[in-house]
Amino acid sequence: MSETTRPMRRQDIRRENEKAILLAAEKVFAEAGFGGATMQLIADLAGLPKANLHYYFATKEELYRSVVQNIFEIWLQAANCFDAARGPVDGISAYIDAKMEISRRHPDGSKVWASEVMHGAPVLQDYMESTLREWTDGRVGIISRWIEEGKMDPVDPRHLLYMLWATTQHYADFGHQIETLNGGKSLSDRQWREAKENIKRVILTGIGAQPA
Amino acid sequence: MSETTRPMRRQDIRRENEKAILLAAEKVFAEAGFGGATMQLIADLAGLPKANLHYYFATKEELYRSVVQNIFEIWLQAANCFDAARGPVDGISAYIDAKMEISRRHPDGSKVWASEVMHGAPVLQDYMESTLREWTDGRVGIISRWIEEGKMDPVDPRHLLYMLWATTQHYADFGHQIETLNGGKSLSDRQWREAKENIKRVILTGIGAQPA
DNA sequence: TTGCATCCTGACCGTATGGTCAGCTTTCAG
DNA sequence: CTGAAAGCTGACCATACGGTCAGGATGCAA
Repeated sequence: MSETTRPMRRQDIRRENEKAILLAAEKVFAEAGFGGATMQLIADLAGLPKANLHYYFATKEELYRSVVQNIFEIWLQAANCFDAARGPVDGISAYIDAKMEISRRHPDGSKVWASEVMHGAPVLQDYMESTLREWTDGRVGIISRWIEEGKMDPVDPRHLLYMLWATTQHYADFGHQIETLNGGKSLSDRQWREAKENIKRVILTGIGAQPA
Repeated sequence: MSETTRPMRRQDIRRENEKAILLAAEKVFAEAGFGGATMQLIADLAGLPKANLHYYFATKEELYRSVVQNIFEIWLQAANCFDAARGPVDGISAYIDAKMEISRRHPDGSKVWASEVMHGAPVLQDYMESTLREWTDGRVGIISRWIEEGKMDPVDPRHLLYMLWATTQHYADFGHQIETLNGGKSLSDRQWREAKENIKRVILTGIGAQPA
């Protein structure tokens, strides 16, 4: 089976194990929350003995912190879509696409992030007060300029951002509810596309930035 | 201090203690999640010895279930706003107002609900498959009729509902993030009003149901 | 007043969990 | 080839947690 040659250099071992642990941890933290997650469960899912987890991540908190920071990185990457854009139609469309893709591809990460924020961001508080705040202020500036330039209606930029975050993140965090209401089946490719289109259309129309 | 006459009839005792416990539990479950919450913490917050909690609620699961069901009741009540409405402007406006009021007045409840759904709705699964599904199907019907009658653009009713849930719930679940971005202060009356107005305006405009 | 049901609680218990550690195996530079 | 560093792990520990229970206090109907 997987008993092919396994020389494996030290570096590779470290990288692969950390990756496996982080992936397992993300899933378990997402499903059970920080308090409900156990190192044993994560270890089992990662296919490693529990003691080995503590070799790579000294404490549960440290492991959790790594998971959360990973998500934050992904989150920030998607945020760049805004910058390259010439106007609200391009920028917001791209941002919605990117965030919906995250909701679809990294639902566990999204849930961990949501959980972290809901519990008062014990780990990410400093990031939120620095990186997130700066990013937000920057985008508020961009949106304000679009408004000044008459490219969209005068909508409060912050509430618009919250709306974008909320609507896109919802498909990950409340994915179970959506699935249940979808007859117990996860959304198809087509349904995901429709979701994106609907969100884009309603919001872009709603802020007076006609898509066509 | 509170050592005024305390005859307290049995009925009252029971009612008041259950109320205090449920309130404390809601807060602790919201802040720490099910797994992170401890009966001791809830007991302390409710001002009762831990053993007394188990007199009223046999297990942690039972207490949690009660909390979650309470939220669901409130949630369903707000849902009625839809029925009395003549068209999308009235209906959706009222619904947004109601749900934003819940986010503001019961943030803990909202968080517990979100947490429950995020973790796969272990307690509420049956409710979601019956009550919630029925409610949703009903509202989908109403919205579809509005579309047929030309009162709004042809937007997928389900995705519209998700959008309403997402945007309003966001102000509770991600309240901490919003506060942080608001300079660490909770939203003022005015800001809450602006939030509501923004959401209503964008969505109602976005679906082609002009507010004026 | 009496008897009983309800209410209350300190002390206790079994278990699960995060974390430790001594000692093993494997990689790899020199 | 060799030794040291990195990687690995079964067995173990202390603690915290959910839950129990015997027995005391209190409201209340008769």
